[in-house]
Amino acid sequence: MASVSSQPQFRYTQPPSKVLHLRNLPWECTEEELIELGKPFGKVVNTKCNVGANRNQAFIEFADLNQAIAMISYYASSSEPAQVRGKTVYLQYSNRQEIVNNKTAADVPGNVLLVTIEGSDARLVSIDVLHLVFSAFGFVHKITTFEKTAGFQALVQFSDAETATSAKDALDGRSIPRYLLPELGPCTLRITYSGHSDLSVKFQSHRSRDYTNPYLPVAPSAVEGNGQAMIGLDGKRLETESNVLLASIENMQYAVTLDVLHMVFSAFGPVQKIAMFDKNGGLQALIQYPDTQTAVVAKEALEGHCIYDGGFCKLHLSYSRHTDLSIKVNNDRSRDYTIPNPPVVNAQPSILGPQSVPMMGPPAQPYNGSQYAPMSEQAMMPQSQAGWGTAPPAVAQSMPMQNNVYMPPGTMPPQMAPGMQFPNHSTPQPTYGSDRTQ
DNA sequence: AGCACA
Repeated sequence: MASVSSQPQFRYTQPPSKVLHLRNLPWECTEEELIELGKPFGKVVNTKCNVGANRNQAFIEFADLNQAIAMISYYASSSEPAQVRGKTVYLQYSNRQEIVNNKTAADVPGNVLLVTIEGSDARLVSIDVLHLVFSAFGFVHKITTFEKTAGFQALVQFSDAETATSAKDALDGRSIPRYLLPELGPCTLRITYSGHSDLSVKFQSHRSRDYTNPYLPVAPSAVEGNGQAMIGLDGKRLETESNVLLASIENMQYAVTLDVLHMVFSAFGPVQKIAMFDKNGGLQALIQYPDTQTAVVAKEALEGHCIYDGGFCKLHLSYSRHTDLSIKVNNDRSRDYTIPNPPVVNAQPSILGPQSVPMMGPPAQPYNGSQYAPMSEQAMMPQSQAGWGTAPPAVAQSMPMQNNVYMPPGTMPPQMAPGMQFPNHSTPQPTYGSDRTQ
C-alpha cells in the first residue's frame, strides 16, 4: 500500500477518494445520520463517526469513487451546505482510500459482556458475587471466568443485547458493593461487549456456571473432598474450605469478647489466632485453626447457633480467604495464641465478671452432628482419646483449655464459661509448636 | 473547522 506519510497531512485540494472526510459535525453524530447524508449520492458502504480530539469529525465511504465525487461536486456548488441536525458540516475527499474500521467486538452490542475485575483482590471475587451483581439487570444465563494478562475476567451471558447493555451501562467503571465482599478491597468492573453470543459451559465449577441447566454435572475439581472447593447440587453453593473462619455475630445483645470467642471455638480444636473487627456496623472475627478439618467441624457445629441463650449473639460462619492471620499486636481485639508469653497491649481486665455474663446454656437448637454434640455432662468431659485435650478431667472441667499445648500460661480468659459447652471431638493433635509463623 | 485505528 502506498504510504501517505510522504504527503502532507492535509492540503486544500485533495485528490478524489471514495472516502470523504467530514468535520464540524454535531457532537455524538450517529452512523445513521452519516448514511442519511450520503445516501442521495450513492451507496454508503462504511462510516466512522466521533473521530478526532473533539470527536466531531467523521468519514463516509462510498461504494464507488463517482458517488463520492457526486457528493463533493453537489455541495461545492450548492447554496445549501451539507447539514446534520441543522449544523453545517464541511466535507472533502479524505487522504485515505478506505475506512479501516477498527470496531472490535468490544464495541458491537451483544448479549455477552466481557467483564474485567480490577483491584488487588480481583481474583478473589467469586462467581456467586458476580452472578448476584449482574442478576440485578436480568436473568444471567451463564458465567465463565478466566485469567488473562488483562487480569481476572469474566464473560456474563444475558438473554439479549438490551439486557446486557443495561448492565454494562450501569456497572461499567463502578465497584462491586463492599458488603458483597467482606475482607476484600475495592473491585472495579470494566465492561465491554464480548464477541460471543453463547458461552460453552461444560461443568458447574468455581470457574464457570450455567444457570439455565441446573443438572449440568459438577466439575470433578469442584466436588467435595478434593480439598479445594465444595459446590452444591443447585450449582450455587460454592465455598472454599479454609482453616480460618470468618464469624459474623448477629443480635449482639451481650459483649462478645476475644476470650469468649476463644473459648467457644477452642471446643473444636486449638485456636491459633483470633482477630476481631467491626464491619458494616456489626462485629466480625477471624478465627484461625491449624488445619481446615478442624475449621470445618467448628463451622458445621456452630453455624447459626447462639453464644448465649435467647437468640443472642448468633454466629454466622463462613470460610475466610485467609490461611494465616497476621496478628500485629496482642490486645483485646486480636491475639496470637501460638506465641508464648506475648506482650499484651492495652491489657484490661474484663469488664464483665462471670456473674454478669449470661450463662451459656445449650444452644437454641441442639447441635446436629452427634459426634460433636455435647449431649450430657458426661459428654462434656474431655475424653482421654480426644486428641488434643490431655488435661485431667477435674482441671478440664473448670478450665478446659489450660493444659493445652498451644495455650501458653497466662493467657487464660478471665471469664471461663460456667456451663460452657465442651464437645467431644476426635481431631488428631496437630503439631502446634512447629506451626508458628511471623 | 483540517484525517481514526494499531
